[in-house]
Amino acid sequence: MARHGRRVLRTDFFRRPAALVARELLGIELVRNQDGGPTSSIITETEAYEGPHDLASHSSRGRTRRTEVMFGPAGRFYVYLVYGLHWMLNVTAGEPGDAAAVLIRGLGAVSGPARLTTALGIDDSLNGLEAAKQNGLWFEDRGHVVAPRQVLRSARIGVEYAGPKWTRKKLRFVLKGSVR
DNA sequence: GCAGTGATCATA
DNA sequence: ATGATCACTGCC
Repeated sequence: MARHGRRVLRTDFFRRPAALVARELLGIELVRNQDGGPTSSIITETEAYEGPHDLASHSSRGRTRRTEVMFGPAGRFYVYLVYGLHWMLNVTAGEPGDAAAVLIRGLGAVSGPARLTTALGIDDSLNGLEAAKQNGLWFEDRGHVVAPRQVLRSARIGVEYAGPKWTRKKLRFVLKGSVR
């Protein structure tokens, strides 16, 4: 493999615990290919959502039409609308049935999960698609090394409904220097 | 601090 | 059919 090549992340990358996938997605390029050609940005913020035991995770509310993708194989986009306004981009993690996913919350200059999907033109037409298949949206490892001291861990945003235990869990990962 | 916004899901 | 909820943003 080329040291500075474009390595498209394969499904195996995602078939690991969500917190690990969330950590390792920092520094990875998110590539969007639309009519105007491909653009890419570095991932600077993520959050892990674990399986049904994680009360902040959609999968804790059971298997429904919306959460069906979470219960399936890893490495699929899970895209849903929140507050009737904002698309959220996730990628599924773990083994089938783990029902875990990672929310992509920040990209280079773009801060905020809804502003990110708006900027990239992401909606539910991508829901359920395999990231590794490069269906207009995928992840690439370009060899950008993120050292442990560059990573800030904190509580997840906007999940107070899950109660103190799951609200306080440090499942948010931020690339230092990307947040003001 | 909180309004806007509408799909989703539980309840009936 | 109805009502509560909501992994956010932007404005006050």
